Amino acid sequence: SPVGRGPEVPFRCEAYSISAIARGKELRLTLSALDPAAGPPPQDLVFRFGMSGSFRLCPAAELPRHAHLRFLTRESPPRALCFVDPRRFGSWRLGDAWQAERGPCVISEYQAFRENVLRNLDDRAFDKPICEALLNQKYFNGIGNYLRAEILYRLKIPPFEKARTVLDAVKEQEMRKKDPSLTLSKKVKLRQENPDLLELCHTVPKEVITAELLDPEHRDNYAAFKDWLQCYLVPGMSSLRDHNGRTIWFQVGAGEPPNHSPKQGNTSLFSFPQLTTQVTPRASKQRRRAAVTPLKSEVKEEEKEEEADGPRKGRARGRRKVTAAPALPEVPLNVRRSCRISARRGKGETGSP
DNA sequence: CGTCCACGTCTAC
DNA sequence: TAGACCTGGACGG
Repeated sequence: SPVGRGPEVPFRCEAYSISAIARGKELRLTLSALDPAAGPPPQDLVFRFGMSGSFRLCPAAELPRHAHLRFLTRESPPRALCFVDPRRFGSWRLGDAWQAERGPCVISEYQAFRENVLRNLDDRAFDKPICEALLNQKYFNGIGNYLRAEILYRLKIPPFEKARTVLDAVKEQEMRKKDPSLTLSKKVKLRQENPDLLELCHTVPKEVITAELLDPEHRDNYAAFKDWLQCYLVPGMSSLRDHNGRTIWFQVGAGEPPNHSPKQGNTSLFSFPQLTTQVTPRASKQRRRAAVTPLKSEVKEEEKEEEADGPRKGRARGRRKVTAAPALPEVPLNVRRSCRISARRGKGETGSP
């Protein structure tokens, strides 16, 4: 679509396949002619998804709004593999190059990821709180806001502990795990039973992938995802803004307040102790199959440009000027959020301040 | 109707 | 360390 954040794709081919490979938060598609001798050379595209980007395979006759790039299948009726991105923070570029500043993938390049972190602990990136360092894609390519919360929660690491302190300890612990007096199986067992922070940066997102939990378009799947979350958005957990204005979710551990909490005196947390540690039990899990359809191997390229994003269902909205959130120095974010979220989930929740 | 919030980067004072 | 970039859903009046 004309408003999509990426270039036209200069690839004309009667019959081609699409393959994909991910590295952290980027995804590379390769368009390959089915007949390599007759067709054009392969075309690579690298995508980023921002907050709202996703791929969907849907009937070409009913394209979703904000389908900025479409690849049509040759089936009848045809379907379209769509890059859908309402907020348009996502983008794509031509070529096979991963973004240069991004580090190894926490999923597919685990050893390289781990070494990249542990070998560079003198980097000033690790002066920051661990919760902020975890969003640095130079070292944690693939970790985002919900994963950092889930990962720190599993180890009960206080989010505003200095990253280097936490990771120095990981390094030290790693040395002890290499004790030559231990058998290989003992080492494996030790590692599996006491995963460290970097291991969780690999296994926690892998849980989401393996269980096919992230398909927000599919209602039941999204419910399963929310049910998987142990900390992020969970009623009874606390939240604060980090130095970049992002919400970090965490459980206030027994005895370890977030010492260096970021902004203006977040002692608020502790003026409302009744809100800090309760975990509301949630509804029973209901496993559902994923809505993921295998990628068709024969695809025909998009042929029409749309003028915009397609018709709106309801009435059009007027442009709204972006307003900065008021600082609200004395209103504890965690309280406001927790209350609202609990209300949304219809769970009885902690009393008001 | 309006306000706040969201799975992420970017760049400009 | 703020904004900027965007749309839309949830909630409140």
